[in-house]
Amino acid sequence: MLELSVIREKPDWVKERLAIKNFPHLQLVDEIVELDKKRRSIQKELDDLLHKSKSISKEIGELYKQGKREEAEALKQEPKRLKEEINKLEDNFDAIKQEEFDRLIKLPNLPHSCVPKGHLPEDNVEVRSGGELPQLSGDALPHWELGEKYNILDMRLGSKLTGAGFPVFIGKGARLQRALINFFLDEARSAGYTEIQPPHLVNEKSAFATGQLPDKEGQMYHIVEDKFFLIPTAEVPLTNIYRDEIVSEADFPIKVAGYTPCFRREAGSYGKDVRGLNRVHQFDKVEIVQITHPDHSYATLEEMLEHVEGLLEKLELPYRVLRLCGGDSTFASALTYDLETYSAAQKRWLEVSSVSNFETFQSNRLKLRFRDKESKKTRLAHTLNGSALALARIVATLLENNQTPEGIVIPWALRQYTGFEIIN
RNA sequence: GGUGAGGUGGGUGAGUGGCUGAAACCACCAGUUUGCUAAACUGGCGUACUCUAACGGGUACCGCGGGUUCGAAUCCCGCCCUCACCGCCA
Repeated sequence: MLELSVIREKPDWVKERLAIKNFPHLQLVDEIVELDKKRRSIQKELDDLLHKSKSISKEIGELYKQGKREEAEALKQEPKRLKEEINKLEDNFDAIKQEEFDRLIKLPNLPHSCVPKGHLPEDNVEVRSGGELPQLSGDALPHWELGEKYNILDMRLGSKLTGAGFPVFIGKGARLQRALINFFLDEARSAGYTEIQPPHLVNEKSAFATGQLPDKEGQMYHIVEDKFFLIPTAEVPLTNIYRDEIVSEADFPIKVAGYTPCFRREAGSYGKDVRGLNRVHQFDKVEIVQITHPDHSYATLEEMLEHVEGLLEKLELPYRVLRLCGGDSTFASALTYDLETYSAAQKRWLEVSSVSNFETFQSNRLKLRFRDKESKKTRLAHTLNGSALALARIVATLLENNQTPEGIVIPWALRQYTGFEIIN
């Protein structure tokens, strides 16, 4: 959620920035400015009335104490009359506040100044790349066929148990998953993150605070009976740990990491994009989250990006780093880097990580603040997160790129975790 | 799931209708004292919205939401959560 003060002070600039994200409803900004003005004038009026009513009540109390019953009784009429006025004004105030809020939550975050305009994946900027694209022979198999061939991945079984898009990993496939999770968690710990095991279901407040609600409601699985949501990413519980907190500046940077399965409905996806592990309803992911001082968040973003790149290098996977254009970056982020690996049998890039700085967009909803040393006032902290890494697609790339006539070769860094060197 | 007790500021905890945005203590911050540290003493110390050029005001908030009343932390209703015991149970 954007900060009201920014909209109030620089509405034109806000609109300019929103245009880069191709946000079509720029009139919302003007409407908010108007509503805000109205809201504040009503609040002044309301506060004055409340003040009047309150002081009369105090007076009545005084009179009773002095034994002046009749005078007290006589005074009771005035606050009673004021109350009607106050109630009306309050209704009005609440309605306007609600209208303002409804508009405010529709505005996406403002993109950072380096975010390119655009709305197509082609408009994303390749920042750098790493690793060598593997040369596979013509009869190289896509990962879903490899999964079947070596009996390590069964999509059809998942359909039987649950539905399409719920993979089942078997034998060395399952062990590979577990190895990757452990590897990623160990790497995160070495990088200074505290490991957390959060709940996999969250309540509405949490889903709202990180921006999943109301924007992406349709993308989450919903437990209707208890009003819980299955998490689409560990970002939600990990960041919400700090909801309604005023942290100490000395605690920065706060670094937490956690492994969770992620559940996504992926409504509207179809075709070859969703084959095998390319797009599934449940996948495993290790997420890293940092909470920092606003002055340092962009340095932190680079640090997190480097961490994820390091993982891909250790896994010997070819990758590229994209700076997302305005139209392609998410609702809540100010700047996002996507990392993609090249899946050589499919001959396509797969997104395996997304590293974002949300600046104060999430913390404003979270009410996550810190006390500024100099001004002694509370300020919103910056939140960041990144996948480090998302498993399903990593596995897809790994299987495809490392296939040999003898079997699928496990990268060196993973062997101490898998306990085997080859899947055959 | 059942029954009972309870939810007050960073912490402990007082407060059953007005003088309570909230005692006291602890923690914390600033200062005095001190060779240093400690102790002692003095002062300060919630959040949000809002008015003001500023000084300084106003309003709301005692788990959340409603109600009664001139007036609610305090009374009433609903919900949430915590603890204890019982039941069930990986």
